[in-house]
Amino acid sequence: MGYICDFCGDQPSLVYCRSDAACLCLSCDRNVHSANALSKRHSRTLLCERCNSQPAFVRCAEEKVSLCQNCDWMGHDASTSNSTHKRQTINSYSGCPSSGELSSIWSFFSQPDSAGESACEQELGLMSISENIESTSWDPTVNTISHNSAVVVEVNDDCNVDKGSGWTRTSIPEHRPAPQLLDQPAGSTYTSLPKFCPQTKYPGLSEDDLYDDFNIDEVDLNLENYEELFGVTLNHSEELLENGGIDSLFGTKDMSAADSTCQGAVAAEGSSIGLVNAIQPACSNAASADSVMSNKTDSILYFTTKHAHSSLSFSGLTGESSAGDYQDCGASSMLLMGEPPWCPPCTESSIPSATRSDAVMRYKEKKKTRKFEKRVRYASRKARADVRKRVKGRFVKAGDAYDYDPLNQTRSC
DNA sequence: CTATCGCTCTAGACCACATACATGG
DNA sequence: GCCCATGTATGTGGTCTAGAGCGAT
Repeated sequence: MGYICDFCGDQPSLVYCRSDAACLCLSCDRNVHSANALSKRHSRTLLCERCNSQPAFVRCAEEKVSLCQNCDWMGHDASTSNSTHKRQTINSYSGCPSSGELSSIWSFFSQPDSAGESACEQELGLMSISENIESTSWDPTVNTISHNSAVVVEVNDDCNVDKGSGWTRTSIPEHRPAPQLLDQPAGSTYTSLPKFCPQTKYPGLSEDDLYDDFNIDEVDLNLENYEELFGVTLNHSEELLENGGIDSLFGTKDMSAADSTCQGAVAAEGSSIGLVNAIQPACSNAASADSVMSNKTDSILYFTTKHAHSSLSFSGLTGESSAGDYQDCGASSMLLMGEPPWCPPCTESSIPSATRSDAVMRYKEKKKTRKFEKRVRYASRKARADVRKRVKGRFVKAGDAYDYDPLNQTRSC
């Protein structure tokens, strides 16, 4: 991974696709991610120019390099003179924006060597991947640019939709005044957060839609100023944890009580879920608290900050994780499931029980798939496994009878 | 209080085979 | 040191299963 495009193996890689765990050149990125609606939703960002293996999340204006969180921390540690370097957060995107469109969101982005790209594109042109994309505001094919490396919130919000180009860019709230951040380039400014205000409804947008398409997995925990962000000190949170553990955080494991936290969350809860709350669809997940409370195996929440060298952990997590570990881990289910403190009084009776139970089921299903998410080391092997025929889940020899074909969902016997 | 039953949940095994890696000439 | 051929180890996902855990009786 790194340096050379994982797909064509020819061109230098430029972007990183977290979903595929692959480094791709621009043309391969476009071709691969235009293959189908699902791949279009993959969130990509620039590749770290230092380690060439992690997605970049910040651009150092002084050094003119894109850096992943790890390399940023290493290179801009407070103990070094580089700590004053001005850095600019790098947006991520989905869909199939052209290099020109990418240039529009990354002011520093320049089109790669055109000759090389065209050569690659010519080669890939034989793949007959359709690029006829009709983009509608809620069509999964719509291109999306999101901020902070990855929260893809496809919301038909006037302030965020670039109607002209067919791809959209969405920003999540900038809670932390990122140190030394440059002004965002035109078109990629931190527009007001999508205003997930209580009860806000988007035209033609159901809560389920919001819930389903909210790419909650890929929220990067980038907490540099957690006190400001959460409005509570970490010490306080730790104290709560020590005194009452997870139960004290949420008051009770009882569902009804959990719902009540919708309005009056304890301070630590508010702090721990603050980041996500800001991007949670308004009161869309009555199931969230339910899922949290019914979760037998405590989910893990781990925050760490490079400045305070503090950590907040649940469930006895050791806290030995390296920066790279949590950089890539996404948000834990616990973190993501908390009921928003700003959530308006959502009484049980206000939600149809059928809808609620349905939402609970869907949520648990999603949580289940997320919980054991592992990092795929070899995308090629994954790709192969994804299309391999099986019998009762086991791979079968090519040509043998199978009972499951991932491609056709058919059975030969 | 202990034993048993039924249910749910989870970790690990299993499979084929492309590919990464190690070794020797 | 470099290249090539050969052999071995690894990793990939869906399903199944054994066993642990839990509540009810």
